[in-house]
Amino acid sequence: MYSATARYALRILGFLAERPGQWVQGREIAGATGIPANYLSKILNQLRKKRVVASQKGWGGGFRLEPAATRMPIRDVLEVFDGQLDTRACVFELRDCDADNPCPLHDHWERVRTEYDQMLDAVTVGGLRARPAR
Amino acid sequence: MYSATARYALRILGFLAERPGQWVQGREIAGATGIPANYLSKILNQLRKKRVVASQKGWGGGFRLEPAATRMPIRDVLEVFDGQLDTRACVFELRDCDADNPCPLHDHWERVRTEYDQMLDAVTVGGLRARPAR
DNA sequence: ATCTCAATGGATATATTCATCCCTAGAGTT
DNA sequence: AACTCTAGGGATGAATATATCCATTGAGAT
Repeated sequence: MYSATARYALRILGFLAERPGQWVQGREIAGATGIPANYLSKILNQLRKKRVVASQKGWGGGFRLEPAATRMPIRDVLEVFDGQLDTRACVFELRDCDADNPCPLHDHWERVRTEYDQMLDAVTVGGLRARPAR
Repeated sequence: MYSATARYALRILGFLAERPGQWVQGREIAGATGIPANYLSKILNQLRKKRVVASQKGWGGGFRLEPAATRMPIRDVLEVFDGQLDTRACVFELRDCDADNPCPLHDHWERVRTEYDQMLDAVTVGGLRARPAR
């Protein structure tokens, strides 16, 4: 449904969401999230290119959420790493699997998909903070 | 949520479910399902070891569903390839993420998981036949 | 017995994902 | 200007998943 990398990204953003406006070093994020530091930098770099985070080099630098990204649904984040999330695709990979001509899993899968889609749209990056805002 | 190999397995079983009691050659299954013949044989071999299918060598041989497997929930099939399906795991990989101490995605994910689990238990191998029984 | 057919199984190849290494660029400090 | 700090980026490595190849085994046909 989503890659390990995408899951990493959510963890990172959840951490950053707790420190709004503050530059946090990659090293610290890696330590707190348990994500390998080198790999983390690649992930954050992609998030930067999509304007989900901003970065600052040198002394006192680090990463922080872009304020505008706070209201971004996590769907957009996952798509950065996993591409278009086509959960609509038939599990059997039948060409024309739809309500009229359903594969044996169609109805079940549709229910899964509906809940999943709802999650992707309902949860925003800002909502990923592990602890509720004070 | 599941690997390509597991999805292949479902396709194969769906095809075999339409030909109960009949030996069907790997070559034919590969042709019908679009799965690479060599890879297909590996998949069927694993299914055989788990008594989901039976096989027969030589002239007139092939594969067929084990009659008893007809009532097997597809959960068992997917687990052959993907191991224990721990959808219960927290997306954030927090150690103690539960109803009392939920991560930001907990409730949403729980709904997805519930529907998914239901699918795994409700659909049986016999139920995978692409066309309804006559 | 011999032949042919089709699954079995081991070895190998390819692709993708995940992770590491190390050098460079840019920002603040002194 | 020299130094230190931290992100950026290219190249490489490791692990896993997917796919292919080929020799062997066992079964029926003759």
